[in-house]
Amino acid sequence: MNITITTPLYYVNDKPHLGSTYTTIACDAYARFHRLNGNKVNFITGVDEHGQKIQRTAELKKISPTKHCEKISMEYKALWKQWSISNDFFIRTTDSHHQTLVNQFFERVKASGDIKLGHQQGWYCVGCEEYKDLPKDAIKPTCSIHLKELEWRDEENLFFCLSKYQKQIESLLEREDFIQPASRRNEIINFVSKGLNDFSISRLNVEWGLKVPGHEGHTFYVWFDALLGYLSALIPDDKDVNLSEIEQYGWPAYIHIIGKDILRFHAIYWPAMLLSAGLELPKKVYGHGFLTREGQKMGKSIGNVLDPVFLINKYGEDAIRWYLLSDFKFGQDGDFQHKRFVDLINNDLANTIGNLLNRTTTMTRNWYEDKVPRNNQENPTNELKDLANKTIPKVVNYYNDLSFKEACSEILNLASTANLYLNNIQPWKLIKESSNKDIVAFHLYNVLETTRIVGILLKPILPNLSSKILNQLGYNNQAQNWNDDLKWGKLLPSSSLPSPCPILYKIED
RNA sequence: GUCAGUGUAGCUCAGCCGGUUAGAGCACAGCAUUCAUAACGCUGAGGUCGAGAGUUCAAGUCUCUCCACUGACACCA
Repeated sequence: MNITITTPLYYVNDKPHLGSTYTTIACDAYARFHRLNGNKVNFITGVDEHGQKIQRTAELKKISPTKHCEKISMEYKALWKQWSISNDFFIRTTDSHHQTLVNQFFERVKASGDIKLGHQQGWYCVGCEEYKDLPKDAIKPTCSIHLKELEWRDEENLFFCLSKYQKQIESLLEREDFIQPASRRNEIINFVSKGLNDFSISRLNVEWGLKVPGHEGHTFYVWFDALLGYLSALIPDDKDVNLSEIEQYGWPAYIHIIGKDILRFHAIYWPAMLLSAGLELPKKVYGHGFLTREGQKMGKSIGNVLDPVFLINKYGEDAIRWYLLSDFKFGQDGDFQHKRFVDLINNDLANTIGNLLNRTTTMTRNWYEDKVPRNNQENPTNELKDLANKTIPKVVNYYNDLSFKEACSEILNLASTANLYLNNIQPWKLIKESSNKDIVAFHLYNVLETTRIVGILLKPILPNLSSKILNQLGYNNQAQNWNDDLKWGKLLPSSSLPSPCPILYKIED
């Protein structure tokens, strides 16, 4: 199965922040999960580089928009690499393919009779890149988001006839799984039920944008341009752009994973545009929650933003990926609390999982010549095997539903149970009688194997830590498709165990 | 203002169709222990389940009212 997963195309107005990192990490985990299940994944991320806001930012910095975009885009690319993001595509809306595709798309929409010339007037926020619904005689209105004065504008724009698609969008929203989580679906249904208005897709006098063919002075509105990036991303560099071939490259998207703030664009405007252009609709749109910090909204004005570069340099990808995915329910908002972050990393990763690996391999190495022991028992009861076999399908289902928190909790439970198993069996006592060597081998094999399964199950969310675990278990022959790796008993007796070293050091502060 | 949602131990949250003494993880206190990353394990303390009323043999769990917070929309700026 061909699975196309997208992050939003991040706006390069400023350097990457933790919110976009959160989205991207989640998409990465999801993409890895589907690859491990044997699917062909197209994991798309990228950047949105056009618009007046960027033009103005560049002017302020006294550099060209091109230079500005180049710089920020490279920061994104570098950051994703640092975080082990496994994206297959990185689209920039300044890529030449993209302009061609936008033109083709525009022609299709025009041919459907969905483009009309209109007049847009109203109070405009450059920050939001949108008109605010305010009365004409408002005095010095400001944008509630950007806290900046709005500009009065009256200009000729091209409009997309969204209202034509009222019925089709309504029936799309009847599909229960199109918008997730369900709570946000209701909001969108509510919004649509009040009637959809046509929206403008071009701007006058914005230099930094894609030119609208046949309309001198018009550039495409950034949203129209940016959403189409999901399509142009899929087209290989060495192929000509041809929208009618887009389906052979992986369209429609299996899922768009986005922040809740841009749900409307993805769940209403975007499907309508695709309908107009005669293209398939994405299967699902998931609007995840926002991150706050110590109970406060993160913002530049408060000066409490968490910088992803700082975080990864100080704590490493495993720690942050684990915290973000294991402690926050994906659909809901999450509060980043430093103390909790430190506690959870130390407990879950260092103590529960790390120490399990460490104590088990140490015992095994000491008593069985640095090798995985042979399990000589005939058909003994094995509670760890039973639990592992119950845990695996649960975790797989949770991953499939983007329920990362629940998946993490199941994995952790398996590791804890293995720790408990050791405490109950007390192999360090049994081994004192040489006649117990076989039975101890059996127990240790069970724990090693459980630890291996923990390592395999962690692959989507913690690719780095997972491979450290598996290496220490001497398990180096992993398959691309994890179904085989998830079967009990894959750890081969006699494979040698390297001398252990902590897979993760505790956080001190 | 309209419509949703949330409100359960210090913190983050589970609690399905109502049913014995309300759960988990973390934090905290004590015990035990050495195979291990001062890790693991055990025990304990900690909640009138936002408030009030109602339905019921029985209510975090259903109904109503109110309070607080969050979101969408509207209004106002």
